[in-house]
Amino acid sequence: MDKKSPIEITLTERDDAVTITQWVYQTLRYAVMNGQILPGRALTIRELASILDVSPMPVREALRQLAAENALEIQGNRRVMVPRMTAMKFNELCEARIAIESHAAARALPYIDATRLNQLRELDHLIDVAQEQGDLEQVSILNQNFHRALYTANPHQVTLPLIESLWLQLGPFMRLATSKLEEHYLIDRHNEAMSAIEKQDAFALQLAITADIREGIAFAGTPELLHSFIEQSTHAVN
Amino acid sequence: MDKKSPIEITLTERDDAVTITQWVYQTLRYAVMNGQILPGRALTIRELASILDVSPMPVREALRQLAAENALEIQGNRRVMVPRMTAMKFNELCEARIAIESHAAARALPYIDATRLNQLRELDHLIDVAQEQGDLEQVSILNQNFHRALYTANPHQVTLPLIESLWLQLGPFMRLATSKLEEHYLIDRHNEAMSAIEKQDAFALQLAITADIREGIAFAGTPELLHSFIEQSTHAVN
DNA sequence: CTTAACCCAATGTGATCACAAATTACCCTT
DNA sequence: AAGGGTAATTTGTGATCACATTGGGTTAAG
Repeated sequence: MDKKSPIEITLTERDDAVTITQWVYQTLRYAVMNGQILPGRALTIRELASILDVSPMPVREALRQLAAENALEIQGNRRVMVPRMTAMKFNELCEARIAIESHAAARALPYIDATRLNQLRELDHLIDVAQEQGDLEQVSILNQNFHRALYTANPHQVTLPLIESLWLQLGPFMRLATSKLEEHYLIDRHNEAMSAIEKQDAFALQLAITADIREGIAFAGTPELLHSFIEQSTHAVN
Repeated sequence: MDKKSPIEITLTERDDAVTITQWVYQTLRYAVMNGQILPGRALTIRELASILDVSPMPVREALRQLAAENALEIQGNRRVMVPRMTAMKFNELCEARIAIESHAAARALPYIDATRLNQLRELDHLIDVAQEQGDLEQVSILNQNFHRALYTANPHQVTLPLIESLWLQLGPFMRLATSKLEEHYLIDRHNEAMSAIEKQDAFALQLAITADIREGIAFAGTPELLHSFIEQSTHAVN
């Protein structure tokens, strides 16, 4: 059972209010997002079921759902794995994020009220605190919450699921980028975003979001990091 | 078993080379896309399984996959239905289509070679033929193929799954729009798109795609059609 | 006639089983 | 020792079963 590279998955406590399938889904999603499962590593239903100590049934459903969200890839042999990354694909994902998220931000702008603005301010403050403490994982989580809070201001919002899908696909490889993030000082684009919101300036908001995304992955654009993607992908060949 | 409004689903022949789950998925996807299942109509696994003459198991997996693609909605009571539509949501979906598809088109532009261009020309011609014959369903299918062929020219493409998700959500309500389409003469925006491709003019291509999408749904923007959405949605109240 | 409580049918969830396809392991041949 | 072919194991798929929960429908009380 351990001939392949072992899989270490952080197990959260199972809440009885949630179905087993949902718990498995969240657990696997977190594992994928944080790169706990190597890209290219073949996953089997029964192996995951044994690791998570559940029957194969919930694992089947969770895997299918994650595959539908492009977090996992179903090979022709109906085997499942985390998709490998290439430099070009990484670039496409980033550009897609910029296109969709700046659109979502502009669409949310008219709906942002004082309450929402305060919420964004608080998140921005928490990010600053976490950044000073060097808690990069917390920074990453709070940054996602900031973007989510911005886009969901639009009550008729339809793009968040698409955006989350992109986050999921980038997730495993963003860790490499953010791990170098402490070396650089990051300009706080969130402040620019919020002053744009106050002025109801959609274009300035889009520029701020674009800059925020681009800087967050800028370090990943350096040759050495791109190379490490390829290496990590081809390292676990089949 | 027939207290609710009956469901008529077009059944295609089951191919043995394809798993039952995949066949169920394709069948249900087609049914949703073509409005064969009324929005708001509660779906049960066993009912669909009996209609499709399969065991509940493949239906479960197909439903979960469609829900992950936002083609279906899982209510709190863990019941499944086609999401209801509102005028605002419809508008958001259209604007999202424009933002993402024009981006995908611009990203695909550098990769379009002579072969691909000929393929697009042929599809454009077929659309003209179908339009003259008044075969609106065929026009709709070919139009999708045209867009797909354009975006998939980019070998590192990552947005097509997102775009297809939007098509799925708009699908049930586009029929209303296209049913009125014969009354108007449609300017062929595909020709504009292809001349933009020949000139490698990304901005002109984006404009053409935007116009194509906007005109395809323009009739849906008229008050009476928007009203029919709401009516169709609230008509089958639970 | 309205409303609330109770009961039964129906549903989703999850486990187990059966089977065919595919991968792996082993052994024989060259 | 290496390559190919066969056998055994593993795996995904799909069916069936059991159970807790939900929803609907009936009945009785106000």
